[in-house]
Amino acid sequence: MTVAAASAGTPTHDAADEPSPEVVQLVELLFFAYRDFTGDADAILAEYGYGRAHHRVLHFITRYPGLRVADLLLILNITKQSLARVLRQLVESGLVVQSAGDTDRRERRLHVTPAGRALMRRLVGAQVRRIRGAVGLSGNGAEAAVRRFLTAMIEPETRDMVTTLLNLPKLPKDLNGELQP
Amino acid sequence: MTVAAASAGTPTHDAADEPSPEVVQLVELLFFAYRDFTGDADAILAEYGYGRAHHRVLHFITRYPGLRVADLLLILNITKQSLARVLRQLVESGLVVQSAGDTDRRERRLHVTPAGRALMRRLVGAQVRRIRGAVGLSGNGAEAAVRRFLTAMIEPETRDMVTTLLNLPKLPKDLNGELQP
DNA sequence: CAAATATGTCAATATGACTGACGTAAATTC
DNA sequence: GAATTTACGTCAGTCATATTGACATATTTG
Repeated sequence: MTVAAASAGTPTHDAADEPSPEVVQLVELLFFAYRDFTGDADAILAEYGYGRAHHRVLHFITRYPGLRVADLLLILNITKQSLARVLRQLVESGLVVQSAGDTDRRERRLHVTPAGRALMRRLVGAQVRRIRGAVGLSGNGAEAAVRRFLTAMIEPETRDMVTTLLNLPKLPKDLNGELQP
Repeated sequence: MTVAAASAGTPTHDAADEPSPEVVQLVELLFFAYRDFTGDADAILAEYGYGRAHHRVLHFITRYPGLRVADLLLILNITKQSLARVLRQLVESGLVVQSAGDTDRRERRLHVTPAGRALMRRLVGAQVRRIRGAVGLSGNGAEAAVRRFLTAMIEPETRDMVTTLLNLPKLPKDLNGELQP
């Protein structure tokens, strides 16, 4: 039904890739929804002189206390040089503390401070408000459908890592070994 | 942690903003899903030496031929200086052409060239593949639910603009208040 | 004609990402 | 115990995308 509506003028190659209006709508909705979703946090972060990168780092350290630098690099998919500046700022402003690992003292286990938790509360508060409102507007069963959709949008190669990450309170072993004593 | 405090039954401040594990999962799924979604296009764009900004501009000019610069600024929510560089590159590479408006010759109506359409076909092809795959994995009725959710995630003030633009059904106004602070 | 509008442009700056190379401390292996 | 690997940091340079502010130009409108 949807593919049949493919445009009149352009030469078709692979019909499976031909855009239907419905799917193009989803592309655009994703753009606008994500733009406004991140906008919530951006506005708060701007008060502190932080950016989106600080938010991501703070988020995952809050969510997985004792995280190591290498874990963050894997999760965020960035280079250590990119992470370094952001992490240093967070440590210098007292939002994050580092401590040597128990068994391996080369590791820097990362933890948020009460000040970091306070900022995270504001940030997650805004995000939660928007998401809960949207779920409320989406009708019955929408939350489960959205969860499945977003999960399926993740690159298959990393999907298992992510789903494991989100289901467990701590990072899984196959990421980098045990996290917590 | 705040989650523990909330599930313990004693809301510390505003219970409506207290993060539940389910909603935090959605926050993280949005991050990973959007990252991989844009990754598809980023890889193609890199071949041409373009970035995500070029994609967005090309996308909306393709979708709405004859778009003006001012329209793009409203849609993308960026400054004209930011747009200028990207747009100039697209025009210089022959992906986009400008022409004076019919009634108002100050306007520059924007159109994609066949070369621009060719690039867009590749970009949208990758996006459509991922979205169709995800919709297929999400079960019956998921697409409609996702569409409503993403629409509801958009800032209420601009939601009508977007739904009009995308030719989508508008959400009921009386429920919009749930998104307000 | 004056004012408002649509757009462009010059200049300076910030953020967040990259590559490549090198350093250091601690753990592991030979 | 020396050599290697690992975890992490840092210096230096680059790039893409965004910002603000000021000014220019053409065109429409009052």
